[in-house]
Amino acid sequence: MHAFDVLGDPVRRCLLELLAEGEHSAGELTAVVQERFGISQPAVSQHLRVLRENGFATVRAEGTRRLYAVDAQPLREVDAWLDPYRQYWNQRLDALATELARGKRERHTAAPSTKGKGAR
Amino acid sequence: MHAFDVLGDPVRRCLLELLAEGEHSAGELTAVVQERFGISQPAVSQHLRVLRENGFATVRAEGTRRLYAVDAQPLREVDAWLDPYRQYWNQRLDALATELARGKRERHTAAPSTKGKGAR
DNA sequence: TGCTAATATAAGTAACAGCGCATACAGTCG
DNA sequence: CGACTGTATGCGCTGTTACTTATATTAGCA
Repeated sequence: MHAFDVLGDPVRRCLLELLAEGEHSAGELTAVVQERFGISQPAVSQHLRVLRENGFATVRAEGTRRLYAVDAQPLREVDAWLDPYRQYWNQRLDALATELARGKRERHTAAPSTKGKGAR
Repeated sequence: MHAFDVLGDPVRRCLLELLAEGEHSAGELTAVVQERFGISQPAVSQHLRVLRENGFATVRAEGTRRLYAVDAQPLREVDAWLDPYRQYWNQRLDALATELARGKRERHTAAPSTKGKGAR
């Protein structure tokens, strides 16, 4: 299953957003999602399974609860997929020549560490 | 339609990857996709429509041909969505530790299928 | 003014993803 | 041990999505 397929579901995105804050038990996640989407516990559990099986989340058992945590690995792949388009970040929309020049410059400096934090 | 929904389809991703190189006519795009996925021209056209209607691509008519170009705006949103997870980019060692812990647990929890990557 | 090429739309269909329900499994507590 | 909570799984059902075939639209050309 491709990373974008996993992220294509709003429930799974919601789960990941919750996990972005940190570890949460399946119960907590289920509660929030149930309130927000009105779906059943098994439905949430299935989404958690998808996240697990595709490497988006890791699980740790604590007593009878299962604590989920985010694993950013697949998200890194998504980030990598976006790379070729970063050159359009500033370039595409505006007709302003000045902006265009700046975009070009950034494009040239694209080196190993392409992580776009600085682009903002 | 959410950006991730659009990107969830492999044909549309392929189209966007082609467009990342620069402008292409619908015919060129169709030819490549047809060869790679074995689908019909209307099918490709429909995917192009989805890209258009969701702001992933812009169209410019040139004679009887239609030239498509990428519009990175929605991809920027995707990039923004990834932001909260960037803090985990370098924490993969922790994740690995969690993974190992889970592996041990699984001996007990009877996980029948090896959850490598496949899953379909 | 028809004819052809390029592309888009329409209508119908088939496959798949996600849901609820019922239930199974694992750990904890009395 | 046995009851109880937390979580996962199996299975039909259903709505959505993407496909195919057929056709409409628009531009270029003889």
